[in-house]
Amino acid sequence: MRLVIARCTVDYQGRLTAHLPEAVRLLMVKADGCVAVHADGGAFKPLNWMNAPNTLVEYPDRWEVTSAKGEALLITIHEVLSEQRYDFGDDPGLQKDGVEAHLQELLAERPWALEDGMSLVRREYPTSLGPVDLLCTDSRGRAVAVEIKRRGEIDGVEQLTRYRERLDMDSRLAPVRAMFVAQSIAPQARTLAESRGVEALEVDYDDLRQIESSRPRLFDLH
Amino acid sequence: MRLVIARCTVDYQGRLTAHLPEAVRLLMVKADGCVAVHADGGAFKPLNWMNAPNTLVEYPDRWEVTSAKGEALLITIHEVLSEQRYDFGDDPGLQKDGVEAHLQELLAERPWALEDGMSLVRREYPTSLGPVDLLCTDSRGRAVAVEIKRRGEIDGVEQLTRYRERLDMDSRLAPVRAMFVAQSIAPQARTLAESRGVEALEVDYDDLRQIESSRPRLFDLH
DNA sequence: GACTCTATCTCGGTA
DNA sequence: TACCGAGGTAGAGTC
Repeated sequence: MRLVIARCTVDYQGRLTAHLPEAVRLLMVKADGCVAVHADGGAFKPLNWMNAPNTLVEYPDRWEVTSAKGEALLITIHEVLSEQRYDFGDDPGLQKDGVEAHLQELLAERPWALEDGMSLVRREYPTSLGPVDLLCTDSRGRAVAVEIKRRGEIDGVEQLTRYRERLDMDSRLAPVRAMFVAQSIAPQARTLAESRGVEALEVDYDDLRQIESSRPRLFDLH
Repeated sequence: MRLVIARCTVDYQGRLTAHLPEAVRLLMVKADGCVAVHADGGAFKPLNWMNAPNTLVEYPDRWEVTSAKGEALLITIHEVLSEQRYDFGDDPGLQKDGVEAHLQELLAERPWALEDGMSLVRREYPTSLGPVDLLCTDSRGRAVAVEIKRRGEIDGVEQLTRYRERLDMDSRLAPVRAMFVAQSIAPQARTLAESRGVEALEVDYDDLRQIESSRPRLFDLH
């Protein structure tokens, strides 16, 4: 990690064209070679950056960072105010919990939590417009397309409607039920779901974990 | 700007739950109060962060950053390796060029680039669901709703479909044609467009600039 | 404040 | 590699 504080001017040409007038900024060069130009505000996003892999060529008065894709970042350095290097070593990386994937996993193992008698056909069931999160069958053997979101918004209902449309083209599945499942469902999404004949269901993440899984463990390790 | 290099452990609880095992990282605190935890790699995005406004309380062995929305970032500091503060002063901000707005501008001045005989009614034509990028009329006088993207994906087709639905409610405009225009259009977006009766058109930014504008200049400055 | 939409989106998974 | 979807999306603009 290399941290340089400098009065600089920055120009980027690549996916767009951007210019930064002269000011004091932080130049951050990470071990993987990526370069970021930070102002002292405006949240965590840098003003300008160049991802790895790239080539950084340093001159006394400027840095030229170029990538194979034809992007170029030119940092004109008017004055260096501070410079620092540090070796961090490897980072063990971020562990996340509570995202959509976990919710999908929980429901795939407990389809009866959605409705009595529900059973799983397949996770990520493919259609020509993308995969349905879960394809299930209800107690009467009717196909049910399930779309899972952390937060249920209008986009998700649109997505599920598209999938149902495609699945209904398959005579072995039609007519397909559609079930929109989320930890919380926005009022607008609920309204749209209703008008589309899509069932909307809120589930609680912690409650779900209490419900018996289809793969019970002898020793429930915590 | 405050830059601290420290061996630390990080826990975030809020929109999700995340944990970072002990390692050396950069802690960046900006003048607006936002806090970011950077590893020495992985592009410009921090591993963890907390946006302003928030409250940072420092103890000898840990930082507690909390927000009004109930998010909490706990940074346990095992060892401080370096600390630095610097006052940057104001930043004049970024100037951008070549984003979607420019593509829209180019097409608004050259609607015939979309189709022979096309003419512009209005940019950002309002509907109750948001503005349509361009409303045009074709050579037969039929209304055409145009949605412009840099990259055409499935969401954009949905967006345009919603607008057309609204515009079709206006008897002076109906039936409205829908035209999805982008520098590149994803296969799935094309599939959806087709099934929705939406025309899909790829345009080249540089070619467009070559086409005569409706506001020709006497002196074409470069 | 709520809603909408863009983004050099980033990032991860998958065919 | 390209494509596709999620994101603690963030951030800007509008109403």
